[in-house]
Amino acid sequence: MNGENGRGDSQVSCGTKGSGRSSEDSHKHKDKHKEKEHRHKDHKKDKERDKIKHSNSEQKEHSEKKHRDKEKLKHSDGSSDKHREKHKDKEKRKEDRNQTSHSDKHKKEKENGYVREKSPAAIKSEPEDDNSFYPSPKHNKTSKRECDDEEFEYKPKKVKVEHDKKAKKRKHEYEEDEEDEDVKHKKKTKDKKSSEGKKAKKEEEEKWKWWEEERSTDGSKWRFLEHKGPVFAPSYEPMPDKVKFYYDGKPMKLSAPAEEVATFFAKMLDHEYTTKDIFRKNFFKDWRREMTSEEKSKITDLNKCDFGEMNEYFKAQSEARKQMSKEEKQKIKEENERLLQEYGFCIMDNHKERIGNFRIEPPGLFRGRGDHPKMGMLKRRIRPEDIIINCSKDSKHPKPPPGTKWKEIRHDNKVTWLASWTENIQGSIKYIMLNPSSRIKGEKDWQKYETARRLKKCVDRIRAQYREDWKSKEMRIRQRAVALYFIDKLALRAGNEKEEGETADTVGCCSLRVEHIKLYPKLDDQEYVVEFDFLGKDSIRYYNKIPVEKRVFKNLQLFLENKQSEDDLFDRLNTSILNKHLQELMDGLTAKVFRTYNASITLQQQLKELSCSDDNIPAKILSYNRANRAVAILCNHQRAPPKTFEKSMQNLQTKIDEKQNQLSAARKQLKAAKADHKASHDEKSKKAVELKRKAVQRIEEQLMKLQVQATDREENKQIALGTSKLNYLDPRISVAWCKKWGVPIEKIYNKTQREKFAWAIDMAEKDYEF
DNA sequence: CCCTTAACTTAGCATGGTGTAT
DNA sequence: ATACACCATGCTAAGTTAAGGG
Repeated sequence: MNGENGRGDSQVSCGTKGSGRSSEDSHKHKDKHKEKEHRHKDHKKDKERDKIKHSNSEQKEHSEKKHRDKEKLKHSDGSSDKHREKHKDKEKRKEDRNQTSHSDKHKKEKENGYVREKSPAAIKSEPEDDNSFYPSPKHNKTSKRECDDEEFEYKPKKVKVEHDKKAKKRKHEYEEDEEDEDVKHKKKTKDKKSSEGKKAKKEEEEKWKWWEEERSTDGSKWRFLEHKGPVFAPSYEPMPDKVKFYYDGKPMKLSAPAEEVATFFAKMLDHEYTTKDIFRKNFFKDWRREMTSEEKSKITDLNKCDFGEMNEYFKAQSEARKQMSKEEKQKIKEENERLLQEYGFCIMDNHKERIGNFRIEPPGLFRGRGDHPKMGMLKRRIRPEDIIINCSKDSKHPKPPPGTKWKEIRHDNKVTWLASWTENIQGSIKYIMLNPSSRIKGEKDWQKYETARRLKKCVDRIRAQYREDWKSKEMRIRQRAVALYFIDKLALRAGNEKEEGETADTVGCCSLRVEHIKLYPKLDDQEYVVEFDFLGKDSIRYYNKIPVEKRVFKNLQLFLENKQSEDDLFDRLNTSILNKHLQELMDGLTAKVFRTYNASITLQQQLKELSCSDDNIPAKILSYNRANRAVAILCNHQRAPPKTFEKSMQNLQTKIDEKQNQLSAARKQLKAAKADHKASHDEKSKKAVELKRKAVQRIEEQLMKLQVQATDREENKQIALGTSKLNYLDPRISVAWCKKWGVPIEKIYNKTQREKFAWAIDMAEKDYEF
């Protein structure tokens, strides 16, 4: 069923990253990413690619007719100033009108293909309502449209029962919450009896199936919210006097504020960050700001600063921490647990929910990723006065630490955060929000996958359209169409514009520059190859060579005309334009939905392809990991090879060799036993043969397991599976797969992941189709 | 509009606890 | 019991997107 919608995996083969420096010249920022370099090992990748590569066939190109209107498409002049071009677009709007016949057609398609006709069935058009996918018993009972079942996997009976139970429970809890909270808390933490009660309640909470409840439709995120506020970073503890800081070779006692900032630097001394010019410059500037005027006049050169002793001190400290006795460690653990119990949860709409990050980020030196212009700047300490608290009016408001106040307390139930503050490096806002296992996050996650599944239903239509748009007379339409093709085929990110000089220079699809692609009319045995080489999110390099359709290729050539290498490839496109267009194609469609969709559909396809019924469990898991890996490659989820990789690989190999020896020994014994049996034909020897046979079998299995493990690890060397598992793969696919093949879910999801995906684990059956 | 910003998701890395082998 | 590898977890940076305001 999904087959026709998938794209024959062509995208899977594309995520390969190439080797190191070859294409570096095209990189403005080449030298700055040394630390990432080691990732770009390719023979490994080639192997990987071969494994999951499939016919990379594009549909046959129709012979491209010469477009007579090429003139129109030409860049007006050498300029690539986006804004100027944009004005031209405005002028062109008249032309757009011509296009309306075009877009009208699309609208109609839209109605037929996906947006159901509203009038006939008198059913509220669900896809237009974002909340529509939530099970609504009424609907499902009366309206039996295919899509309902498909979208909801709805099991009316079960839900009904649960609902009733739920209702009772909710009432119960509600009554409980009516009690004086204060009294309750005290009671619970004090005596044992009530702590049991607490446990019971907790268990109840853990079973809460929010996914079987209806969701609010008015845009509010909650009705009641109570929490204790954030936990602040521990205050600064001055250095012992014996630990000295030296300036120009002479010991110097620093004022507390200056000393604190100095310790941040001292702690990082053996990180290569501290050798970078920008880092040092930024640090020094910010550090001086914390100094007394006296210090400021003395300390004028960072190179004359010696943080060595401080650095040693911290190393000793962490060593001491490791050496702590069990009891001490236990004590710390308990303290952490207490903090978690007190501050790690909130009450949201009658349920106790886990908070994601209840600790405020401690001060320190900012470490951006990649080549960040602000690296080394001081991330200042956050005080209560910086914090905005969000909670219910009728809740017990969190108390600020004695002698302080909050910046503000607000009661905004249109947002999900409990507290926020503005960070001083980028001026962006940081939030305290709930854990992924919470209702509020889970619903959103579920919704994300439902949107992706809706895309599945209309992706053919959308693809047909962008292919059509490659021929448009309008430059902006063509650019949009080619960009969308990349986003779809290569799972590129949208690519917002970024303020230059404020962040690392990274790009996504819409912000690709001329320097990031190379065109090869012919490369080896392939035609129309595009080579991508750019730094994406987190300054992770994306390197890929892929053959594209001729028309795309020609368009790219056109886009490149008269441009400099630092000019935008899609000078008439940005994420806002693209997303507006996507919104018109499907309700809720944005660029990132393609990533979710393609990731999930790829997993499903790969699982189908790779799973083999007579595999044992480890082999099945290997298949799963391979499917997962295909997605990670598609999404370019890389990691630095683990530091201990080589060594642990060696260890594993040793184990394998040992096993092999064991095996041949066991085989010999088996042979001997057989011979023995042949000679004597007695019961005893027969039993011995059986015994030996079993032993051989067991060892074979163990060997197999080890080999599988080795393969898996090798293939995973620089690929991170976690990100896609956590963010892109509809968990119901995995759950269904586990059920189908009898693989315990614990083999696929760890505890945290099971908590996050509880909804999927509960609702997906073995026949679930994404 | 067009730009800014709030809100929320996605991302890789450090680290420290845990489980396993010795 | 100890050492060590591994993995879960926390952390926080860096994206995307929609909405709001000038």
